Amino acid sequence: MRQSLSLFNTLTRRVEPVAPISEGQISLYTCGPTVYNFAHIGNLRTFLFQDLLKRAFRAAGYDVRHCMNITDVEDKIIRDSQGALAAGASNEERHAAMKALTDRFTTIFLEDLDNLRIQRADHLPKATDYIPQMIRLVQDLEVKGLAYAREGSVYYRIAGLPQYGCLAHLDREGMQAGASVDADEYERDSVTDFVLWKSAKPGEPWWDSPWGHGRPGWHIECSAMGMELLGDRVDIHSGGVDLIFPHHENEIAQSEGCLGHRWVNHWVHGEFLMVEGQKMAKSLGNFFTLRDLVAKGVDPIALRYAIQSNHYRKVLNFSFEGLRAAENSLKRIRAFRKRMEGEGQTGGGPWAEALDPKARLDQARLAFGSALADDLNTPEALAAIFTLISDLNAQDDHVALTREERDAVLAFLDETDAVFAAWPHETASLDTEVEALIEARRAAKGGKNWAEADRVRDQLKALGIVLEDRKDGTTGWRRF
RNA sequence: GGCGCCGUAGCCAAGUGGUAAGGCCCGGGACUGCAAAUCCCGUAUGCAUCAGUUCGACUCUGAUCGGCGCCUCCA
Repeated sequence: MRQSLSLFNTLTRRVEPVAPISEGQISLYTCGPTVYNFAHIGNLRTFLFQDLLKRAFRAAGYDVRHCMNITDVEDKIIRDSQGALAAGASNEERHAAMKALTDRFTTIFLEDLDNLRIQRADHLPKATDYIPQMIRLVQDLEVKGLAYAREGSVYYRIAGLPQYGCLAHLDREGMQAGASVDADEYERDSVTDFVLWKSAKPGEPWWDSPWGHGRPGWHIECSAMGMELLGDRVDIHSGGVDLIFPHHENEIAQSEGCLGHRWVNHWVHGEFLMVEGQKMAKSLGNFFTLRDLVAKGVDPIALRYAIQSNHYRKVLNFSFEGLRAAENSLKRIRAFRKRMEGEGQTGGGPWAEALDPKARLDQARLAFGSALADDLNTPEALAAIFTLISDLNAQDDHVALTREERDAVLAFLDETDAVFAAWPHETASLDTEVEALIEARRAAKGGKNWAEADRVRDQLKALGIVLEDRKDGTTGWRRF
């Protein structure tokens, strides 16, 4: 049973159903990191949004093919990697220095993704592995009259593509007014033409090309890798809002100029993140990487939840207060999961407001799915979970849910966790040591030795375990 | 100058032309040896302001105030 999902499409600026090109399949291209430094939480918000996007489609029954590029050749990478080299260093040495930097930060980036439970893309192409494809694409654009060479560089002639500006909704005059002169540039026919291939300057690593020594431009790699790995027609392409212009606009120009038809159907963009009400900036001291937060004792999954409990198209104001709220919200969901994993208490008796747990569950499942299907409305999806928790907690207090009903609830929690990845089933069993402590406390309580009982409870708390005494005399526990 | 977004309770945040989801925090109560968890009750006659359209607007229109983004590298 596959559910149709709708997403805001930047091309049309409307929420539209995503109609897969291939039945039951979604091809997804997401712009990945430029690996020259640590990712900050703003970057990570975008990757979390894309993870949500992918998980939502998978949960809805689609087979998603996801490609995320790793940009490992770019001006800042060159700037940060070549400093230690002598002026006379060989091209091989320059490439090696660049690779050392990008390998290091690629590894770190992937670790960050793992810590945030962001699923790996099916394809993680490095730009430097696709130089021949990029060169061919530029050549193709040259043949079609959409590109021209100047002094070893190649530029895209945007005057040759009528739809240029369709994504950012800019007209040529608007662009001219805002265009600034890049001192780095050579002679272009129009100031708004952008570079496809950059000729190498002294001290820069280079590849051989029909135009001489050089490297790919900033935008060509996504077009080349996207078309190579996902094909001539792609369902969804996403990134942060800042990529709408010029990056994605230029990708459209490159790919559609080459293909002669629509390349991507749905363009989806995630909003920015602010910190404590201000734009994140190193100078303001509010610039955080995931590592910075972990060093402050923040659980990456709390960050994940805090970010995903807000709508992806709204500016998110990151704050430590918000993080605390996220942690407490997660506790409620996890405590409920733990309650459902255990057995119901006896002695409730009839209850006038009793409901049918199965029907209530179906209602929650429907609400959850509908919310996500409506432009990834995560706040509403979470509300569906919380209202279910409230209702079933009350129910279970009065009329204990059966084992079968509890298992059905757990299955639903698994389904929702497949999207949010924040309240997984805890497979860890109690260590014998912990079991012994709980038994010791039980004995102390039996002898009304409250001091000893409290001491043992504190000891378990230090191990990250909270106890919950039940009416029937047994003791439950959970991690916090 | 051009294009666009946002302003809902202490904080976060959904939402609809027909009378304000959810989470966190806070207060009262129940349960408990004490806790924890849970439950019950309470917490915006009002959704920036002012006009207008309408039987009816937080939801549509206009204006105003305030915050933000893009037009240049940036998630």
